[in-house]
Amino acid sequence: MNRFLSNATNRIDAKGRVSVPSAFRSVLAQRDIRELYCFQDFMFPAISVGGLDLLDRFERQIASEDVFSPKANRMSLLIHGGGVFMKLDSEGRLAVTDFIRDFTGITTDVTFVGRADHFQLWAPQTFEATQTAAREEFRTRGLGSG
Amino acid sequence: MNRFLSNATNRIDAKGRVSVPSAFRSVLAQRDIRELYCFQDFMFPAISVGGLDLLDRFERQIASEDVFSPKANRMSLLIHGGGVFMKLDSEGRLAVTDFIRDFTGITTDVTFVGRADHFQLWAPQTFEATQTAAREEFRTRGLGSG
DNA sequence: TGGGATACCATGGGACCATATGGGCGTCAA
DNA sequence: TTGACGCCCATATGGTCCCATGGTATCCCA
Repeated sequence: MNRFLSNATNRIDAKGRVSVPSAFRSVLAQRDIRELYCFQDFMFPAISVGGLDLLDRFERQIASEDVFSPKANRMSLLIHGGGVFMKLDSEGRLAVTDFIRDFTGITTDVTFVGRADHFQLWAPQTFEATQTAAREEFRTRGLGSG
Repeated sequence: MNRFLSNATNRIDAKGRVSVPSAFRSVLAQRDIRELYCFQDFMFPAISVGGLDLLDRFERQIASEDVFSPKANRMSLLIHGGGVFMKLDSEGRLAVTDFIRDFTGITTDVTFVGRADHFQLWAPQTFEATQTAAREEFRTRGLGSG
């Protein structure tokens, strides 16, 4: 499969590392993504992780705006100022830095959440609560309506 | 028959596997579904299982929304974050992971429920109770109400 | 029509392998 | 010099593949 799908929770070890789920790693390999672009998600308290194509897309979005527009400035502040590059170690783990911890509330465990063309890092309880709320929303209002 | 119909309850073995009913397997074969897309149902505490066409349908729905909209984000959280791909083993069994157990309450037995173009995994007691309640609902209010 | 053979299916378990996780050690930079 | 990070190896758990068993329905032939 070539999309990031499903969710899984892994433990952070004593060195502050966490294994990226095998399924996600093989998607990364398939897309030939070696350097990870990570940024603080716009919508949720989660870190979004993807390839350079993600950053490219955002930059094209900015380029389509007026350079001096507030919107373009806000976007750049988020995707550049709120983004970092990361690499996996030889075992497919990534370091959970304060950049990640502070924004997500992650402490001992990380929930990896597939989002098709990227995946996200969540604090387990936060993901649980947010997904449940989203489901409740859909259950009452349905997929199609507002 | 080319639709998923009826229900059946099978036992989970010591390794956490359960046989998919033969009738369902032949529908899968008939529809040439080899990789199963499973997601946490929006309506019931059940896992819905179908082919990639299911996921495609959902993704088209998302694509019709603004990429940055809260609604598109919530949908993706459910469809991508709440979905997995699974494969049957050579005997037509699937592994009942925590992803499935936690959401459905399944412990020792699984009830397979046909839903025409997909089927569902339920905890037997939950299915029993929900189906009974639905039947009661129809008897008193009919099909047409809410 | 009855009884045995047969095919299919749910279930069980052994062996093997991938993966998540833990920890040691060297290197480089603050 | 110490701490962060890279690379190496060890290990247990859990998942996958393969083969075995028992039960049941079906079929076929006497």
